[in-house]
Amino acid sequence: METTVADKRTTILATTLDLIAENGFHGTPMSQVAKRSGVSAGIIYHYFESKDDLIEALYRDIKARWSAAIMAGTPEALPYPEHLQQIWLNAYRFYVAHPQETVFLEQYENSPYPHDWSNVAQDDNMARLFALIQSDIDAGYIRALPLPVLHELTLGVAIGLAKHQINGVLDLDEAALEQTADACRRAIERETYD
Amino acid sequence: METTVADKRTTILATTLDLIAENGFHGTPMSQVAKRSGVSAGIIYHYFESKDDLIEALYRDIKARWSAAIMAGTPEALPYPEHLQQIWLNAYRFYVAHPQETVFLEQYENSPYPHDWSNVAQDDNMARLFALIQSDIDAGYIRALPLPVLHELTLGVAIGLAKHQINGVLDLDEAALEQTADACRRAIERETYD
Amino acid sequence: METTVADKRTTILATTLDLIAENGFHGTPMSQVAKRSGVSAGIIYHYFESKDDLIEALYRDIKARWSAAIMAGTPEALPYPEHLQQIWLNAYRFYVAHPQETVFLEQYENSPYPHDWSNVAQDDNMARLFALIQSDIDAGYIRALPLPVLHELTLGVAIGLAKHQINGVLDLDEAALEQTADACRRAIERETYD
Amino acid sequence: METTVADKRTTILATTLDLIAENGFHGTPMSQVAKRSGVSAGIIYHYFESKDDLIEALYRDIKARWSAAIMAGTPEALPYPEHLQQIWLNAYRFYVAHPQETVFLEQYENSPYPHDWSNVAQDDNMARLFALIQSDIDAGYIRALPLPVLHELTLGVAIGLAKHQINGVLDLDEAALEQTADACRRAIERETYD
DNA sequence: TATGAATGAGCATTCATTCAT
DNA sequence: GATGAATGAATGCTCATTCAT
Repeated sequence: METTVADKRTTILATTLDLIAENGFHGTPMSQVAKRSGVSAGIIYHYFESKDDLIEALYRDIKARWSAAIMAGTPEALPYPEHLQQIWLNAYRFYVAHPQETVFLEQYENSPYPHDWSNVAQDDNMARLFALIQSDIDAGYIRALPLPVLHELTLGVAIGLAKHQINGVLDLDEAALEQTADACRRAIERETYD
Repeated sequence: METTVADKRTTILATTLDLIAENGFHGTPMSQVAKRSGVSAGIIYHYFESKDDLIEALYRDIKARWSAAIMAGTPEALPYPEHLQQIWLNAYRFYVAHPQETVFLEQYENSPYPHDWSNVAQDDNMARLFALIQSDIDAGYIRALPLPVLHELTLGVAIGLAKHQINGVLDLDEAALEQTADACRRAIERETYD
Repeated sequence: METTVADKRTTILATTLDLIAENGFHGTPMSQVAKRSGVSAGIIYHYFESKDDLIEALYRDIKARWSAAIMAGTPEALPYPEHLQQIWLNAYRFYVAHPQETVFLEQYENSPYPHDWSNVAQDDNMARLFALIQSDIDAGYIRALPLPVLHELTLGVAIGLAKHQINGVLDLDEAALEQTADACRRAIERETYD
Repeated sequence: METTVADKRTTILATTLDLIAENGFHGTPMSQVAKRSGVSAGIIYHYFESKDDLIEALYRDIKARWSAAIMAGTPEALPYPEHLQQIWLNAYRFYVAHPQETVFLEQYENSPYPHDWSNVAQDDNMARLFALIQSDIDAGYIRALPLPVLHELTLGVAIGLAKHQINGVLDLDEAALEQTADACRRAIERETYD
């Protein structure tokens, strides 16, 4: 059974993730990506224009898997605040279940690499998320705060906690997790007597 | 008037911060640090053992200035919840007023550099912060959540927002800021009817 | 209508000339020759043993077209000095009308490529040229100088001028051209009162 | 006795000339230049910005030595046509005595490298040459042909012949040489009965 | 202290050539 | 004949670090 083209590209991406999560962008030479992928150094350049292009492709790939994960289970079908709770838990669980992806994302987004956000904005799952948030604002459930603020108070907290968990300095059980998700909800929720 | 030793060391650190904030660790060769600092390449190695040591020294330096900044104004003298509010605003304002330091910190803490947390723990201001948090927990003001969780729900949010502000995708006015600080407080606050 | 074998070989040669004239031997990868020729990289190796072989074949091809061009119009039928004048003008006009060929020839002949002169010597048109020169020497029209000297004083001048014309730093009108051809004749002509 | 900085730069240039004359630009890796120069690969980049810069510097260096050589012996002090004769012989002898320089110059000037002619034009010796030519034109000794034409009919012939001599396909004795120089003179000379 | 020339291992990338299909 | 993915050695260049002065 032969390795198909798609497989080879995928293998290279997976290897790159492995290595970067462990050693960082600059601790990951292309030669090592090649060797660990079981391919020649040259062939990487058939699939990716450059090292930067490879990294960017990996970023897009992970981001797409992440957005699919957090919107899994059609949260729109749940009432408020259960859908928020589900999304938050989805995000947290994605991060904890995918430590390499998490480490990569944080490294990438805090690096001085020029980021191209256009792809993120075009993602269907992100569009669903934004629509849901907006409807919750319109319904008066959550405060009319700027999107980045809402993000930091919820998913931003999730990734921060996940990083601690990955580093082994934190271990939340199911109850603590729900309590924390709840804390995030409370942070953005419109108070009834407001 | 000669540049003193302390000045030269300080100059090197400042230059390094400039360059790393703009170009990242690996976009910042020692030769460039030397040239922009107005010193020779060799002399840097009198003050710092290696590039890694220089970066770590810079990290400690910034972290110390950060902890001093967030605990400025003796927040212990204020009652709950004002002291929390003040610390949160101090942190946020430090980040926004020091974008290079913020960018550096995030890059460093998300890099695969081996971090040595011992110094952070020994910082006096951090000790004061921890003590204050603990007393608020003991007094029943805030929830008995793990420290990393409390951190993410408060200062973690502050730096996340500051990064958005630095990137120009967010501009919080004073009212929005206090509202956000308030949201953080609510997230960790024990509900009275609990 | 299919592209025949001859056409494909010819297309590859033409493309190679295009690219080398513009970018030089080493600025012309085989992959680019393939792409621009509309063929696969592999097939080039059915027609040519190697890149060097391709370049040498191109050289021979151009050289043959060149020798045909300079001996066009059966100059042997003209009396001295008209036949020399015609050959010189033929050469000059070939160079100017074929700038890519000219650039290629000069690049090739001044490169450290191992040249094989045997083919040039076997060319019929060159044989005709040499015979004509020899008869002019025997007839006492031109000086008994070594062939390379006669060449440099005549056709060597033609290509040098053509390169200037190609580069746009010279523009000879018909009169100036004939005057120059005449200067070349004078350089090699036996003086009557000698 | 230490090798001085000037010596090292000069050594690198000389080595580069050696290698390029033998193997061409692309057959001359920087690593080989370094090894043969007895220096590290890196240090070359202290003296030259890039391989291209090294080659261009070598070109300028040779061109300056060439122009000094052809104008040696203050030809202006000699009457017409002796001064032309001297310059022509100077050029020819420079080429024959410096085969590597000759091969390099021809390779460089026929390569697709972007040439910068500004330096050549600013050369003092070239200015002297141009002035001398102009005065000969004004005095009615030589024809008012465009400079490139005069060049091809004289020095262009010299380098062409020198290349044949270097390749061993020609060996002019002193008499033949003067005869050839004379042929060049005749080519550009205004005929007295004109 | 201070300099900056020098080192040399390491890296991203290219490209002639091959070969399974 | 024809394809183009695959190879891997080779290349130009960088940069942390050293050391003679």
